[in-house]
Amino acid sequence: MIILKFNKQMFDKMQKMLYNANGDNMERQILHVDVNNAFLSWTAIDMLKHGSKVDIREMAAVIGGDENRRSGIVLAKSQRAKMFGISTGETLYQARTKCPGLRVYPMNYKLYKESSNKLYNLLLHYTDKIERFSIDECFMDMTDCLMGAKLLDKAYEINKRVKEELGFTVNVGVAHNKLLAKMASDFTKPDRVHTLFEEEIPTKMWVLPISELFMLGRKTIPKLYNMRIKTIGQLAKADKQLIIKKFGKHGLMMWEYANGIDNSEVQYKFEKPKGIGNSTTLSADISEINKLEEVLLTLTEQVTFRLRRYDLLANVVNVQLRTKDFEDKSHQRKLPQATSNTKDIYLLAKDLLHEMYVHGSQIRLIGMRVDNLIEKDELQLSLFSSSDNNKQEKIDKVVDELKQKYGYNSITRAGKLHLEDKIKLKDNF
DNA sequence: TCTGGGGTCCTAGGACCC
DNA sequence: TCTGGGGTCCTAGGACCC
Repeated sequence: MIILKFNKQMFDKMQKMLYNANGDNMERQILHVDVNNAFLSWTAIDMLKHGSKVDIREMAAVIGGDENRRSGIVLAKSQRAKMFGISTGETLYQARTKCPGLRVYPMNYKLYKESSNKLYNLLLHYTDKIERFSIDECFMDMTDCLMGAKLLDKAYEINKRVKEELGFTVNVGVAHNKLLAKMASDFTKPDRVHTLFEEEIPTKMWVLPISELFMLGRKTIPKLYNMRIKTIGQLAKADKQLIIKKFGKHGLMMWEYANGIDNSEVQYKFEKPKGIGNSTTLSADISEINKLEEVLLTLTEQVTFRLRRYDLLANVVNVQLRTKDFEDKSHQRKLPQATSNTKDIYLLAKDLLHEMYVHGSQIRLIGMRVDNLIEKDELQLSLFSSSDNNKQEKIDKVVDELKQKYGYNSITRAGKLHLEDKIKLKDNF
């Protein structure tokens, strides 16, 4: 047994040496940096900076939505709160039943964005091949910048520097591909460094329940359970073709992930979004279409403002409705021509709203988004582009400039001055 | 008990054309 | 008149992520 293992290691080593000699196929050196309880930690640091006597990381505390706006769910929790059995996504009501003295703090997007940038700037000292996977997670491709140093040592160094210089803790996952690095950073928290190399897959990953595997969600897990697949290891050893037959493309991906296979690159170049949307849960259900139209106009203004800031044009407009019974509906339609005009996009969105809205139904949420975005300069000048379009474009431009200069709410349409539902702009600028 | 908001990618079915 | 199959585009909706 021991001899077999030794031979396997020899074989692996020889293979690696061969790859290195080729230059290509060299093992990639990947880190995944994950901020522990990001929203809560960043809030705690900000409070301490402003003279707070307590560190909410040491208490049962959560960051939560606004219950008055009917969005009262847990968005982040402290370790102490976690010990009470509180989990992300559950209602604040539920959370309070589990922990009566729970402290709840509101969201602060601007602070999160700033804190995220600080982390990113620190990581830039190591490599510029950084993919900002979300506001609190980064992948780093360290392959070309180790200069003989050990990847694991760099991981510990990053973990230490973030703590000392920025005041919050991170988990660092160390591996040879993104999937394994991400799985590793998720092992035990907080403030830890974990490796997940190929030879560690059976002992560190295969023993975990399938719910721990990245990209396996609540709909897929019961289906796998029915196939008697409960651990990542069982999925890894399951018949590949059977999984593909049952789950299609997603099946191939989950089988490969279970086996630790992931050849995707760290996407470190800035990419413009493929779609932009805004949606809002209304503070009370609405069943009058003219009120829905007002909210829709506000949403459209915000979406098209962001669209124009990216110098993008939309080809498709999508409107979403959620009824009080949580039934979701969406309609979308292609625009006759790619545009970023508030007016053109709103008129189509309004049509979609009218064709979808069932008279008298109670609407809880309304959303709109634009998709199939293209660069502004990709638009081929159409024979139909009229002087009216140019005029509308100029109006939007003047409004945008005022908003950039004096703040988003400096200018509003007369039609929605009485709008009760104030919708927050998510981007700060 | 009361369930956010912003994304990406995929699938399935219908329309239309050759 | 009725029949087919394949390709592409469009739309509705679902699954998953943080």
